[in-house]
Amino acid sequence: MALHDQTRKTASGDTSKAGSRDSSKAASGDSGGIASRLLGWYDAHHRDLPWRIAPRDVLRGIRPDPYRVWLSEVMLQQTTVEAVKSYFRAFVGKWPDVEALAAASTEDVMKAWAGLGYYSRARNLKACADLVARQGGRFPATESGLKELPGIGAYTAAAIAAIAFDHPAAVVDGNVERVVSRLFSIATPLSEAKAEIRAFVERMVPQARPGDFAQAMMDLGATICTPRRPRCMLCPLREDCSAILAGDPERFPVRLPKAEKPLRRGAAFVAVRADGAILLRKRAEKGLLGGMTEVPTTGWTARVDGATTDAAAPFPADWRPAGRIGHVFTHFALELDVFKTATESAAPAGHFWSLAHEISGEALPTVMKKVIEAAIPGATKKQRPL
DNA sequence: CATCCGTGGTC
DNA sequence: TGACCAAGGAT
Repeated sequence: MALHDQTRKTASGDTSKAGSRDSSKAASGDSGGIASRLLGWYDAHHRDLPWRIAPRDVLRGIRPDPYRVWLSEVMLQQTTVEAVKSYFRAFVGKWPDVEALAAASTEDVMKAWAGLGYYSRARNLKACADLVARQGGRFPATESGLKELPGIGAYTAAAIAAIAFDHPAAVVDGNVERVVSRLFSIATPLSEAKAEIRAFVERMVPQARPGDFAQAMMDLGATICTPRRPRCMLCPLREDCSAILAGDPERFPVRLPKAEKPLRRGAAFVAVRADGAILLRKRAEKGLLGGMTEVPTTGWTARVDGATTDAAAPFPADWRPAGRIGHVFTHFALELDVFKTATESAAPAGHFWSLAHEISGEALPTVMKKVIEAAIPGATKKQRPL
């Protein structure tokens, strides 16, 4: 494609030069200058993160462990840094390398992932570890090789290639989309602007320190060029930014209106034994909360009345109302009426009793922890009050 | 290409 | 306080 077709006016009023990314570094507002300014900012203001090698150490030739880069990038897919930190530490503590993770059971991986969301990531993580371990424990060093692995898409492949293997890959995530759409005042709605944004990033990526450049773009988006109320006065690229010149950085990126979330309802049943054990079952491997553990529930569109409750309970019992919980998923909201009963029955087919001290370690998604907490406060906490 | 897939923090 | 949205991938 012709690069000169992608030129844009910049904040400083000049026009980006057509040509390769290492050309024309002296001109104000050109892509090479942007990378230089960004890296200078990153050296001074980068975040210290458990999976990251500090830029001073990268410059000394220290490379991050591809296993840790991969693990962190998968965890960070659509997930905030703060939410990931404790999970990352727990995972590398339990499974310090890819061979250790490959030796773990999928069930243990799901349990360790519980609460982080998007549970297909955990299943793909384990499948990917198995493949890599079988190939000698080394991750592919190229984007195309990485992208063939389960759970690794365009973004993650580029991120691993750049951060772990120092390849000048174009790393485009939500942060980068926001930064670039503001830098160049891209008015195209985000869903249609992906290719255009990628083309800008490809021009900006420096041959030197591509991994730090990628992380710098993401740090900038996370700490300065934030979705709301960006801190433009602190931005190392404020002189390059077309959106600042236009006066309203928050206008970018342009997003299409979101679909409304329907409300689904259902009932959940918490059967508890005198010793504190709770009746659980495993969900189907695929689909919503795939492979995770749950208490028995009705379908999540069912009317909640006496007839539905009796028919859908795991067994007939003296089910007593124990409150209602709400939970919002990506594409629908859910309200579950919680019922509770005391019983000493054997577990019905497909169900099992989870002992009181084991409940906190089960692969329970957050919605199910809410259900259990509604019926038995403290039951899902690690230190359960007696 | 649209839809499905969680959760918690932010303002 | 509820709407927004985060280091996306699979189908």
